Amino acid sequence: MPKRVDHDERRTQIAEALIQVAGRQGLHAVGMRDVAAEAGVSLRLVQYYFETKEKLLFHGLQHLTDRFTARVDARLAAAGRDPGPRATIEALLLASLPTDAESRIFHLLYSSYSILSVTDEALAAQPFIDKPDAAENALTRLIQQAQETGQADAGADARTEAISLLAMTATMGTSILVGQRTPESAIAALQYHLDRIFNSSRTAPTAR
Amino acid sequence: MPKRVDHDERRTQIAEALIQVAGRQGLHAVGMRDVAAEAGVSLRLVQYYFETKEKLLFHGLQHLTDRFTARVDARLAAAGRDPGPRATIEALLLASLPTDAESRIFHLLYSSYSILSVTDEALAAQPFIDKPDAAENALTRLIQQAQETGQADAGADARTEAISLLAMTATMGTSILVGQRTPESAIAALQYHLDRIFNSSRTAPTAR
DNA sequence: CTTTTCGTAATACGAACGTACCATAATGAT
DNA sequence: ATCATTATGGTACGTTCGTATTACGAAAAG
Repeated sequence: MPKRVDHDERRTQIAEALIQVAGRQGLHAVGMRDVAAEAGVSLRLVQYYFETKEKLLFHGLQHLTDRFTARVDARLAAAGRDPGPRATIEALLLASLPTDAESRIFHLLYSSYSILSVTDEALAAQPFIDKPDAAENALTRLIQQAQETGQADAGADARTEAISLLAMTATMGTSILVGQRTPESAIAALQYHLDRIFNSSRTAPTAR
Repeated sequence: MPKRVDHDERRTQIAEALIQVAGRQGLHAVGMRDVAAEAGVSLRLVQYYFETKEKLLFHGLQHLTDRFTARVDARLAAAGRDPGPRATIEALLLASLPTDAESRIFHLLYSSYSILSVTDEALAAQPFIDKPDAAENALTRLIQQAQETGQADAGADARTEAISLLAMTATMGTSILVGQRTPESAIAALQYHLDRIFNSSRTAPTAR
Protein backbone atom coordinates (compact mmCIF):
# COMPACT_ATOMS: atom_id res chain seq x y z
CA MET A 1 0.00 0.00 0.00
CA PRO A 2 1.04 3.62 -0.12
CA LYS A 3 1.94 5.37 3.09
CA ARG A 4 -0.89 4.73 5.51
CA VAL A 5 -2.61 8.01 6.02
CA ASP A 6 -4.57 9.30 9.00
CA HIS A 7 -8.18 9.15 7.91
CA ASP A 8 -9.44 11.44 10.63
CA GLU A 9 -6.89 14.04 9.69
CA ARG A 10 -7.86 13.92 6.03
CA ARG A 11 -11.53 14.05 6.87
CA THR A 12 -10.94 17.06 9.03
CA GLN A 13 -9.01 18.74 6.26
CA ILE A 14 -11.83 18.15 3.81
CA ALA A 15 -14.51 19.19 6.28
CA GLU A 16 -12.56 22.38 6.82
CA ALA A 17 -12.56 22.98 3.09
CA LEU A 18 -16.30 22.43 3.02
CA ILE A 19 -16.80 25.03 5.71
CA GLN A 20 -14.62 27.57 3.97
CA VAL A 21 -16.26 27.27 0.59
CA ALA A 22 -19.72 27.11 2.14
CA GLY A 23 -18.99 30.28 4.03
CA ARG A 24 -18.07 31.95 0.76
CA GLN A 25 -20.81 30.70 -1.53
CA GLY A 26 -23.53 29.56 0.81
CA LEU A 27 -24.20 26.04 1.95
CA HIS A 28 -26.76 25.45 -0.78
CA ALA A 29 -24.26 26.24 -3.51
CA VAL A 30 -21.41 24.00 -2.44
CA GLY A 31 -20.63 20.99 -4.58
CA MET A 32 -18.25 18.14 -4.09
CA ARG A 33 -15.98 19.53 -6.78
CA ASP A 34 -15.76 22.84 -4.95
CA VAL A 35 -14.80 21.10 -1.75
CA ALA A 36 -12.19 19.04 -3.56
CA ALA A 37 -10.67 22.11 -5.18
CA GLU A 38 -10.64 24.02 -1.90
CA ALA A 39 -8.95 21.14 -0.10
CA GLY A 40 -6.47 20.73 -2.94
CA VAL A 41 -7.42 17.14 -3.58
CA SER A 42 -9.18 15.30 -6.35
CA LEU A 43 -12.92 14.80 -6.51
CA ARG A 44 -12.34 11.10 -6.05
CA LEU A 45 -10.66 11.70 -2.70
CA VAL A 46 -13.67 13.49 -1.32
CA GLN A 47 -15.72 10.53 -2.41
CA TYR A 48 -13.20 8.22 -0.85
CA TYR A 49 -13.30 9.73 2.60
CA PHE A 50 -16.98 10.67 2.55
CA GLU A 51 -18.82 8.26 0.32
CA THR A 52 -21.79 10.47 -0.19
CA LYS A 53 -22.48 14.17 -0.09
CA GLU A 54 -24.97 13.71 2.70
CA LYS A 55 -22.28 12.18 4.91
CA LEU A 56 -19.94 15.00 4.04
CA LEU A 57 -22.55 17.52 5.10
CA PHE A 58 -23.19 15.70 8.34
CA HIS A 59 -19.52 15.59 9.18
CA GLY A 60 -19.17 19.25 8.23
CA LEU A 61 -21.86 20.14 10.73
CA GLN A 62 -20.18 18.04 13.37
CA HIS A 63 -16.84 19.67 12.73
CA LEU A 64 -18.44 23.09 12.81
CA THR A 65 -19.99 22.60 16.23
CA ASP A 66 -16.76 21.12 17.55
CA ARG A 67 -14.79 24.11 16.41
CA PHE A 68 -17.33 26.46 17.90
CA THR A 69 -17.28 24.67 21.23
CA ALA A 70 -13.50 24.96 21.28
CA ARG A 71 -13.79 28.64 20.47
CA VAL A 72 -16.18 29.28 23.33
CA ASP A 73 -13.98 27.32 25.71
CA ALA A 74 -11.00 29.39 24.64
CA ARG A 75 -12.94 32.56 25.31
CA LEU A 76 -13.88 31.33 28.74
CA ALA A 77 -10.30 30.40 29.49
CA ALA A 78 -9.17 33.82 28.34
CA ALA A 79 -11.55 35.40 30.83
CA GLY A 80 -9.40 34.01 33.60
CA ARG A 81 -10.43 31.44 36.12
CA ASP A 82 -13.61 32.01 38.07
CA PRO A 83 -14.50 35.34 36.47
CA GLY A 84 -17.91 35.41 38.10
CA PRO A 85 -21.30 34.59 36.58
CA ARG A 86 -21.83 37.80 34.68
CA ALA A 87 -18.43 37.82 33.03
CA THR A 88 -18.90 34.17 32.13
CA ILE A 89 -22.26 34.85 30.56
CA GLU A 90 -20.85 37.79 28.68
CA ALA A 91 -18.05 35.67 27.31
CA LEU A 92 -20.53 33.01 26.24
CA LEU A 93 -22.87 35.40 24.49
CA LEU A 94 -20.24 37.56 22.85
CA ALA A 95 -18.40 34.52 21.54
CA SER A 96 -21.57 33.63 19.64
CA LEU A 97 -21.86 36.93 17.84
CA PRO A 98 -20.44 37.03 14.31
CA THR A 99 -17.78 39.63 14.88
CA ASP A 100 -14.88 38.14 12.96
CA ALA A 101 -14.47 35.96 9.90
CA GLU A 102 -14.56 32.67 11.78
CA SER A 103 -17.65 33.43 13.82
CA ARG A 104 -19.38 34.88 10.78
CA ILE A 105 -18.93 31.61 8.95
CA PHE A 106 -20.03 29.65 11.97
CA HIS A 107 -23.19 31.67 12.40
CA LEU A 108 -24.04 31.55 8.73
CA LEU A 109 -23.56 27.82 8.43
CA TYR A 110 -25.25 26.94 11.67
CA SER A 111 -28.26 28.95 10.58
CA SER A 112 -28.18 27.29 7.18
CA TYR A 113 -28.14 23.86 8.74
CA SER A 114 -30.99 24.75 11.06
CA ILE A 115 -33.18 26.02 8.27
CA LEU A 116 -32.24 23.06 6.13
CA SER A 117 -33.23 20.66 8.88
CA VAL A 118 -36.81 21.92 8.73
CA THR A 119 -37.37 20.35 5.34
CA ASP A 120 -34.66 17.67 5.43
CA GLU A 121 -35.62 14.98 7.86
CA ALA A 122 -32.24 13.25 7.66
CA LEU A 123 -30.62 16.41 8.94
CA ALA A 124 -33.34 16.90 11.51
CA ALA A 125 -32.51 13.50 12.95
CA GLN A 126 -28.92 14.65 13.46
CA PRO A 127 -28.20 15.43 17.10
CA PHE A 128 -27.16 19.04 16.83
CA ILE A 129 -30.28 20.29 18.51
CA ASP A 130 -29.25 19.44 22.04
CA LYS A 131 -26.32 21.84 21.83
CA PRO A 132 -28.62 24.83 22.43
CA ASP A 133 -30.17 22.95 25.31
CA ALA A 134 -26.80 22.58 26.95
CA ALA A 135 -26.11 26.29 26.59
CA GLU A 136 -29.52 27.07 28.04
CA ASN A 137 -28.88 24.88 31.06
CA ALA A 138 -25.44 26.35 31.64
CA LEU A 139 -26.75 29.89 31.48
CA THR A 140 -29.64 29.09 33.76
CA ARG A 141 -27.32 27.69 36.37
CA LEU A 142 -25.04 30.71 36.17
CA ILE A 143 -27.92 33.06 36.76
CA GLN A 144 -29.18 30.95 39.64
CA GLN A 145 -25.74 31.00 41.22
CA ALA A 146 -25.66 34.77 40.91
CA GLN A 147 -29.08 34.96 42.52
CA GLU A 148 -27.97 32.82 45.44
CA THR A 149 -25.01 35.08 46.10
CA GLY A 150 -27.09 38.21 45.74
CA GLN A 151 -25.35 39.26 42.55
CA ALA A 152 -28.52 38.98 40.49
CA ASP A 153 -32.12 40.04 40.86
CA ALA A 154 -33.77 37.37 42.98
CA GLY A 155 -37.12 38.09 41.37
CA ALA A 156 -35.99 37.12 37.90
CA ASP A 157 -36.90 33.75 36.40
CA ALA A 158 -33.47 32.33 35.74
CA ARG A 159 -34.44 29.90 32.99
CA THR A 160 -36.62 32.33 31.14
CA GLU A 161 -33.89 34.94 31.30
CA ALA A 162 -31.38 32.41 30.01
CA ILE A 163 -33.65 31.46 27.15
CA SER A 164 -34.24 35.10 26.36
CA LEU A 165 -30.58 36.03 26.35
CA LEU A 166 -29.74 33.17 24.03
CA ALA A 167 -32.67 33.95 21.78
CA MET A 168 -31.71 37.59 21.55
CA THR A 169 -28.11 36.74 20.84
CA ALA A 170 -29.10 34.44 18.02
CA THR A 171 -31.21 37.01 16.23
CA MET A 172 -28.64 39.72 16.84
CA GLY A 173 -26.12 37.46 15.17
CA THR A 174 -28.26 37.10 12.08
CA SER A 175 -28.92 40.83 12.02
CA ILE A 176 -25.20 41.50 12.08
CA LEU A 177 -24.71 38.92 9.37
CA VAL A 178 -27.13 40.53 6.96
CA GLY A 179 -25.71 43.97 7.70
CA GLN A 180 -28.81 45.22 9.42
CA ARG A 181 -27.16 45.87 12.75
CA THR A 182 -23.67 46.64 14.00
CA PRO A 183 -21.94 44.40 16.52
CA GLU A 184 -21.76 47.38 18.87
CA SER A 185 -25.51 47.92 18.95
CA ALA A 186 -26.09 44.22 19.45
CA ILE A 187 -23.68 44.16 22.38
CA ALA A 188 -25.33 47.24 23.84
CA ALA A 189 -28.72 45.55 23.80
CA LEU A 190 -27.30 42.49 25.52
CA GLN A 191 -25.55 44.62 28.14
CA TYR A 192 -28.84 46.37 28.78
CA HIS A 193 -30.40 43.12 29.84
CA LEU A 194 -27.39 41.95 31.81
CA ASP A 195 -27.52 45.27 33.69
CA ARG A 196 -31.14 44.58 34.39
CA ILE A 197 -30.62 41.04 35.63
CA PHE A 198 -27.41 41.59 37.57
CA ASN A 199 -26.94 43.97 40.43
CA SER A 200 -24.07 46.39 40.23
CA SER A 201 -23.39 46.10 43.97
CA ARG A 202 -22.45 42.67 45.25
CA THR A 203 -24.14 42.95 48.62
CA ALA A 204 -27.59 44.47 48.25
CA PRO A 205 -30.32 42.04 47.29
CA THR A 206 -32.83 43.55 44.89
CA ALA A 207 -35.79 45.28 46.47
CA ARG A 208 -39.13 44.31 44.98
CA MET B 1 -55.00 36.98 -29.68
CA PRO B 2 -56.36 34.65 -27.05
CA LYS B 3 -58.36 36.07 -24.20
CA ARG B 4 -56.27 38.84 -22.69
CA VAL B 5 -55.28 37.60 -19.30
CA ASP B 6 -54.48 39.52 -16.15
CA HIS B 7 -50.74 39.24 -15.82
CA ASP B 8 -50.65 40.28 -12.20
CA GLU B 9 -53.20 37.65 -11.34
CA ARG B 10 -51.21 34.92 -13.07
CA ARG B 11 -47.99 36.06 -11.49
CA THR B 12 -49.63 35.96 -8.09
CA GLN B 13 -50.92 32.47 -8.75
CA ILE B 14 -47.47 31.27 -9.73
CA ALA B 15 -45.79 33.04 -6.82
CA GLU B 16 -48.27 31.33 -4.53
CA ALA B 17 -47.31 27.99 -6.01
CA LEU B 18 -43.66 28.82 -5.43
CA ILE B 19 -44.32 29.54 -1.78
CA GLN B 20 -46.28 26.34 -1.29
CA VAL B 21 -43.71 24.05 -2.85
CA ALA B 22 -40.83 25.90 -1.19
CA GLY B 23 -42.56 25.46 2.13
CA ARG B 24 -42.74 21.75 1.48
CA GLN B 25 -39.30 21.05 0.03
CA GLY B 26 -37.23 24.00 1.13
CA LEU B 27 -36.39 27.05 -0.89
CA HIS B 28 -33.12 25.59 -2.09
CA ALA B 29 -34.82 22.56 -3.59
CA VAL B 30 -37.50 24.29 -5.62
CA GLY B 31 -37.22 24.15 -9.39
CA MET B 32 -39.20 25.86 -12.10
CA ARG B 33 -40.79 22.57 -13.02
CA ASP B 34 -42.01 22.09 -9.47
CA VAL B 35 -43.55 25.53 -9.45
CA ALA B 36 -45.21 24.90 -12.78
CA ALA B 37 -46.66 21.61 -11.60
CA GLU B 38 -47.89 23.12 -8.35
CA ALA B 39 -49.55 25.99 -10.17
CA GLY B 40 -51.05 23.59 -12.69
CA VAL B 41 -49.45 25.30 -15.64
CA SER B 42 -46.71 24.37 -18.08
CA LEU B 43 -43.05 25.08 -17.54
CA ARG B 44 -43.19 27.49 -20.43
CA LEU B 45 -45.80 29.59 -18.67
CA VAL B 46 -43.61 30.12 -15.63
CA GLN B 47 -40.89 31.28 -18.00
CA TYR B 48 -43.39 33.49 -19.77
CA TYR B 49 -44.48 35.40 -16.70
CA PHE B 50 -41.12 35.35 -14.93
CA GLU B 51 -38.39 35.24 -17.51
CA THR B 52 -35.76 33.97 -15.15
CA LYS B 53 -35.69 32.03 -11.95
CA GLU B 54 -34.06 34.88 -10.15
CA LYS B 55 -36.98 37.15 -10.97
CA LEU B 56 -39.38 34.48 -9.83
CA LEU B 57 -37.59 34.24 -6.50
CA PHE B 58 -37.62 37.99 -6.06
CA HIS B 59 -41.31 38.18 -6.75
CA GLY B 60 -41.93 35.28 -4.42
CA LEU B 61 -40.22 37.15 -1.61
CA GLN B 62 -42.25 40.24 -2.39
CA HIS B 63 -45.47 38.27 -2.38
CA LEU B 64 -44.48 36.58 0.86
CA THR B 65 -43.93 39.84 2.73
CA ASP B 66 -47.13 41.27 1.32
CA ARG B 67 -49.13 38.32 2.56
CA PHE B 68 -47.50 38.52 5.94
CA THR B 69 -48.22 42.22 6.28
CA ALA B 70 -51.84 41.54 5.45
CA ARG B 71 -51.89 38.78 8.04
CA VAL B 72 -50.56 41.02 10.76
CA ASP B 73 -53.01 43.75 9.83
CA ALA B 74 -55.83 41.25 10.07
CA ARG B 75 -54.68 40.20 13.52
CA LEU B 76 -54.56 43.80 14.62
CA ALA B 77 -58.03 44.43 13.25
CA ALA B 78 -59.30 41.33 15.03
CA ALA B 79 -57.97 42.75 18.29
CA GLY B 80 -60.59 45.44 18.08
CA ARG B 81 -59.92 49.13 17.62
CA ASP B 82 -57.56 50.79 20.05
CA PRO B 83 -56.80 47.70 22.13
CA GLY B 84 -54.03 49.47 24.03
CA PRO B 85 -50.28 49.23 23.54
CA ARG B 86 -49.71 45.90 25.24
CA ALA B 87 -52.46 44.08 23.40
CA THR B 88 -51.23 45.57 20.14
CA ILE B 89 -47.69 44.42 20.80
CA GLU B 90 -48.94 40.99 21.75
CA ALA B 91 -50.88 40.74 18.53
CA LEU B 92 -47.82 41.81 16.56
CA LEU B 93 -45.47 39.36 18.19
CA LEU B 94 -47.80 36.39 18.28
CA ALA B 95 -48.73 36.87 14.64
CA SER B 96 -45.06 36.34 13.82
CA LEU B 97 -44.75 33.00 15.58
CA PRO B 98 -45.09 29.92 13.37
CA THR B 99 -48.16 28.46 14.99
CA ASP B 100 -50.14 27.38 11.95
CA ALA B 101 -49.31 26.14 8.47
CA GLU B 102 -49.30 29.58 6.88
CA SER B 103 -47.07 31.23 9.44
CA ARG B 104 -44.76 28.21 9.49
CA ILE B 105 -44.18 28.60 5.77
CA PHE B 106 -43.71 32.30 6.14
CA HIS B 107 -41.16 31.95 8.87
CA LEU B 108 -39.27 29.22 7.08
CA LEU B 109 -39.09 31.09 3.80
CA TYR B 110 -38.29 34.44 5.29
CA SER B 111 -35.43 32.85 7.18
CA SER B 112 -34.30 31.10 4.03
CA TYR B 113 -34.27 34.33 2.09
CA SER B 114 -32.37 36.08 4.86
CA ILE B 115 -29.68 33.44 5.03
CA LEU B 116 -29.52 33.34 1.26
CA SER B 117 -29.00 37.08 1.08
CA VAL B 118 -25.78 36.76 3.04
CA THR B 119 -24.04 35.05 0.14
CA ASP B 120 -26.23 36.28 -2.74
CA GLU B 121 -25.62 39.92 -3.32
CA ALA B 122 -28.49 40.26 -5.76
CA LEU B 123 -30.87 39.19 -3.02
CA ALA B 124 -29.10 41.38 -0.50
CA ALA B 125 -29.80 44.39 -2.71
CA GLN B 126 -33.50 43.57 -2.54
CA PRO B 127 -35.34 45.92 -0.19
CA PHE B 128 -36.78 43.46 2.27
CA ILE B 129 -34.48 44.50 5.04
CA ASP B 130 -36.31 47.69 5.96
CA LYS B 131 -39.39 45.72 6.94
CA PRO B 132 -37.85 44.76 10.30
CA ASP B 133 -36.92 48.40 10.80
CA ALA B 134 -40.54 49.40 10.42
CA ALA B 135 -41.63 46.85 12.99
CA GLU B 136 -38.94 48.05 15.36
CA ASN B 137 -40.08 51.64 15.04
CA ALA B 138 -43.72 50.74 15.53
CA LEU B 139 -42.97 48.73 18.65
CA THR B 140 -40.75 51.45 20.05
CA ARG B 141 -43.52 54.00 19.66
CA LEU B 142 -46.06 51.73 21.29
CA ILE B 143 -43.85 51.25 24.33
CA GLN B 144 -43.17 54.95 24.53
CA GLN B 145 -46.89 55.68 24.44
CA ALA B 146 -47.43 53.23 27.24
CA GLN B 147 -44.69 54.89 29.23
CA GLU B 148 -46.25 58.31 28.76
CA THR B 149 -49.56 57.08 30.07
CA GLY B 150 -47.95 55.27 32.95
CA GLN B 151 -48.85 51.85 31.60
CA ALA B 152 -45.24 50.85 31.21
CA ASP B 153 -42.07 51.04 33.27
CA ALA B 154 -40.73 54.55 32.72
CA GLY B 155 -37.21 53.34 33.42
CA ALA B 156 -37.13 50.99 30.46
CA ASP B 157 -35.34 51.88 27.25
CA ALA B 158 -38.19 51.69 24.78
CA ARG B 159 -36.13 51.06 21.65
CA THR B 160 -33.89 48.48 23.26
CA GLU B 161 -36.91 46.68 24.63
CA ALA B 162 -38.55 46.77 21.21
CA ILE B 163 -35.43 45.39 19.56
CA SER B 164 -35.21 42.71 22.22
CA LEU B 165 -38.81 41.62 21.91
CA LEU B 166 -38.51 41.30 18.15
CA ALA B 167 -35.20 39.48 18.41
CA MET B 168 -36.58 37.04 20.93
CA THR B 169 -39.67 36.45 18.83
CA ALA B 170 -37.56 35.70 15.77
CA THR B 171 -35.45 33.07 17.48
CA MET B 172 -38.47 31.60 19.23
CA GLY B 173 -40.03 31.22 15.81
CA THR B 174 -37.08 29.28 14.50
CA SER B 175 -36.99 27.14 17.63
CA ILE B 176 -40.63 26.25 17.13
CA LEU B 177 -39.93 25.52 13.49
CA VAL B 178 -37.19 23.02 14.20
CA GLY B 179 -39.25 21.40 16.92
CA GLN B 180 -36.99 22.50 19.72
CA ARG B 181 -39.61 24.52 21.55
CA THR B 182 -43.38 24.54 21.80
CA PRO B 183 -45.40 27.60 20.86
CA GLU B 184 -46.69 27.71 24.43
CA SER B 185 -43.25 28.00 25.99
CA ALA B 186 -42.29 30.65 23.47
CA ILE B 187 -45.39 32.66 24.28
CA ALA B 188 -44.72 32.26 27.98
CA ALA B 189 -41.26 33.74 27.60
CA LEU B 190 -42.63 36.69 25.66
CA GLN B 191 -45.34 37.24 28.25
CA TYR B 192 -42.68 37.23 30.94
CA HIS B 193 -41.02 40.23 29.35
CA LEU B 194 -44.26 42.02 28.62
CA ASP B 195 -45.18 41.59 32.28
CA ARG B 196 -41.85 43.09 33.17
CA ILE B 197 -42.18 46.09 30.83
CA PHE B 198 -45.84 46.81 31.37
CA ASN B 199 -47.46 47.63 34.70
CA SER B 200 -50.50 45.70 35.68
CA SER B 201 -52.10 48.79 37.23
CA ARG B 202 -52.78 51.64 34.88
CA THR B 203 -52.17 54.47 37.33
CA ALA B 204 -48.98 53.86 39.30
CA PRO B 205 -45.78 55.01 37.62
CA THR B 206 -42.84 52.70 38.25
CA ALA B 207 -40.70 53.49 41.24
CA ARG B 208 -36.97 53.39 40.56
C1' DC C 1 9.28 -12.22 -3.67
C1' DT C 2 4.77 -12.37 -4.42
C1' DT C 3 0.20 -11.05 -3.30
C1' DT C 4 -3.06 -8.34 -1.42
C1' DT C 5 -4.74 -4.05 0.00
C1' DC C 6 -4.78 1.09 0.32
C1' DG C 7 -4.57 5.76 -1.43
C1' DT C 8 -5.14 8.37 -5.42
C1' DA C 9 -6.41 9.64 -10.12
C1' DA C 10 -9.09 10.24 -14.28
C1' DT C 11 -13.16 9.85 -16.36
C1' DA C 12 -17.70 8.31 -17.60
C1' DC C 13 -22.79 8.19 -16.70
C1' DG C 14 -27.44 9.41 -15.94
C1' DA C 15 -30.35 12.70 -14.08
C1' DA C 16 -31.99 17.29 -13.29
C1' DC C 17 -31.83 22.01 -13.98
C1' DG C 18 -32.44 26.69 -16.18
C1' DT C 19 -33.01 28.46 -20.47
C1' DA C 20 -33.85 28.86 -25.49
C1' DC C 21 -36.28 27.70 -29.52
C1' DC C 22 -40.12 26.53 -32.39
C1' DA C 23 -45.00 25.89 -33.00
C1' DT C 24 -49.99 27.13 -32.82
C1' DA C 25 -54.50 28.59 -31.69
C1' DA C 26 -57.02 32.51 -30.53
C1' DT C 27 -58.15 37.29 -30.87
C1' DG C 28 -57.76 42.16 -31.19
C1' DA C 29 -56.58 45.78 -34.67
C1' DT C 30 -56.82 47.57 -39.47
C1' DA D 1 -60.78 39.58 -44.11
C1' DT D 2 -56.25 39.95 -43.18
C1' DC D 3 -52.52 40.57 -40.19
C1' DA D 4 -50.03 41.16 -36.27
C1' DT D 5 -49.90 40.02 -31.53
C1' DT D 6 -50.69 37.31 -27.32
C1' DA D 7 -51.02 33.28 -24.48
C1' DT D 8 -49.77 28.73 -24.28
C1' DG D 9 -47.55 24.17 -25.28
C1' DG D 10 -43.82 21.07 -26.37
C1' DT D 11 -39.26 20.11 -26.54
C1' DA D 12 -34.43 20.42 -27.24
C1' DC D 13 -29.79 22.21 -25.60
C1' DG D 14 -25.95 22.85 -22.75
C1' DT D 15 -24.34 22.59 -18.16
C1' DT D 16 -23.65 20.90 -13.71
C1' DC D 17 -24.24 17.70 -10.21
C1' DG D 18 -23.61 13.40 -7.41
C1' DT D 19 -22.16 9.00 -8.09
C1' DA D 20 -20.06 4.88 -10.26
C1' DT D 21 -16.35 2.66 -12.81
C1' DT D 22 -11.87 1.62 -13.97
C1' DA D 23 -7.12 1.91 -13.37
C1' DC D 24 -2.61 1.99 -11.21
C1' DG D 25 1.42 2.69 -8.24
C1' DA D 26 3.06 1.77 -3.70
C1' DA D 27 3.71 -0.52 0.45
C1' DA D 28 2.42 -3.85 4.07
C1' DA D 29 1.66 -8.99 4.67
C1' DG D 30 2.74 -13.69 3.72
